[in-house]
Amino acid sequence: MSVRTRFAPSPTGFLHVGGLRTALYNYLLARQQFGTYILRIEDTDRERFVPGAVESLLRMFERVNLLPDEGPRLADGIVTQTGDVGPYVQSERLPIYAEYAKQLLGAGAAYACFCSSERLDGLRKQQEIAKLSTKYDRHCLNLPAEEVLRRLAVNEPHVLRLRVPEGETSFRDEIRGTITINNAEVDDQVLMKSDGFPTYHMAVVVDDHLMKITHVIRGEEWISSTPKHVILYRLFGWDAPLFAHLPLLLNPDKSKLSKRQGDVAVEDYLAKGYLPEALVNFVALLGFNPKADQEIYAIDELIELFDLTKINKSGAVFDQAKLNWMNGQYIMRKTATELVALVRPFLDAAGKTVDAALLEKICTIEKTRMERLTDIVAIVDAYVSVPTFDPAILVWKKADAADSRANLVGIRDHLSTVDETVWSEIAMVESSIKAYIEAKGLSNGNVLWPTRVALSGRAASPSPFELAWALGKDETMRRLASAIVEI
RNA sequence: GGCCCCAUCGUCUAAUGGUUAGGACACGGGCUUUUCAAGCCUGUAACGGGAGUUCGACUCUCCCUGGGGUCACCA
Repeated sequence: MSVRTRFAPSPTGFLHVGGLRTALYNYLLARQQFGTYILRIEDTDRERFVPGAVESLLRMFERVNLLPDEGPRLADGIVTQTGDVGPYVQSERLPIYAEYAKQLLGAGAAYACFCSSERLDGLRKQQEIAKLSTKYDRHCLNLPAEEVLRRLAVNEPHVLRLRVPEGETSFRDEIRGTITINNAEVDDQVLMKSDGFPTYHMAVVVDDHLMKITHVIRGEEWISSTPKHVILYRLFGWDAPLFAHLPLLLNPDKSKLSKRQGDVAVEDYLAKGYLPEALVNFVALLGFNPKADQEIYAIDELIELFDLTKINKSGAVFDQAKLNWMNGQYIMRKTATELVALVRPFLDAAGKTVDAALLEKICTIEKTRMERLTDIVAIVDAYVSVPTFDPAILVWKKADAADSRANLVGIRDHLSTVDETVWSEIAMVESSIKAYIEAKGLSNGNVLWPTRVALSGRAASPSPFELAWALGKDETMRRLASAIVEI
């Protein structure tokens, strides 16, 4: 049997980083086993309907390179669906759920409930006060059959509830082992709502079965409702898929990762200048680690090394500092040309125009200093226009103003005689300057420090060789001259 | 509160009865060096507690404690 996994989000309009990890693990397993990775939209709550949510979700999957094999996809901006077991949007599957609901009803495995939400609320309150577990009291299960038929006949609003059988339910979780719960703890869950829509519990079981899902990989928050699903599989006479409940992603205070304590949407991270690959790499390692001593993994390595049984059981704090480091690693590994393309949208958004050739040079010499793509916005300023700075920083700690000034004059005079072709390579600029220093019997610090500051306007920056190379001869001479006046 | 899940450095984790408890981020020191970054070397830092089982427990069992999740006509 070939592996079929699925990611089944509700279309809230954004992709949570926890959802990204869930989708990723589903994807990894499917790829590794040469199986199929499916996307299904769980939009059975009409009150939560967000227009355009599926489109933006798909666009996000496109950016993180996790597009599904089956399910909704974007073609020229229009949502279409591919696959043999569709539709993949639950709101388009209503007749299917109705049919299976009828089957359950006929078998006595489910029953109609006419209770008002007021009565249910009251019941819950009473149970809370009495410190009992809050469960439906089966009031409508005891209604006379004739009465039920009569009320159904006049279309009285009602829901369909699962009649939880006596006994115990246990299931094997690939990550945690066997989990058992007494059915007495399981509520007579609503399966079909009064508006004719199924609840999650009904839809997920019917769809996973019909879509031949072999592995249900989802968040830990679903563990407590899994017994309901297992009971349903049994009532339908179906084999349940394998379950794997992923540990939660946590805030620094160990609570469930929430918007309140920082960004949770993948979109937010991309907007802040994190690379999709870095985010995927980072999130992959939250709860799982393929090798003991490696941090950076290409997607193909993750596919190869992924192992459900190696996933951790305890929740993982989402550590921004480590994400920053990882993102920096990915930025460093980009070529300057790649980086230019990645960084461009951020410059555009900031309203900054930079010459393409100059930007590529800036990326070349600054990429080891960048943690996020947005860093480029501040970096670029010093190259595009002559920065203003306190002339005092032109003076090296081991020298004085007069010495620094003399060395600036010296280097300016030297460079003015140097042919412009020297500026074609960093190494050539470097050897020219170093040769000058040596010929004059000067020391590196006395010359290099003021030169570097004159070119960058910063106490900390790339080397003067790199700066001169990036700036070009004209601008280099201009900045040196200006610094000589200032000091 | 009931039920369920979980428990190694501050954080992400390795270890599957025998290790000086390893790696990574962060933090500190050093090397390199004109500065910063990168890189390299290095330091501080963990098995929640108590009983067992065993020649021997981070590893197995139980209890306690702590943390988390879940208790909707939301997913």
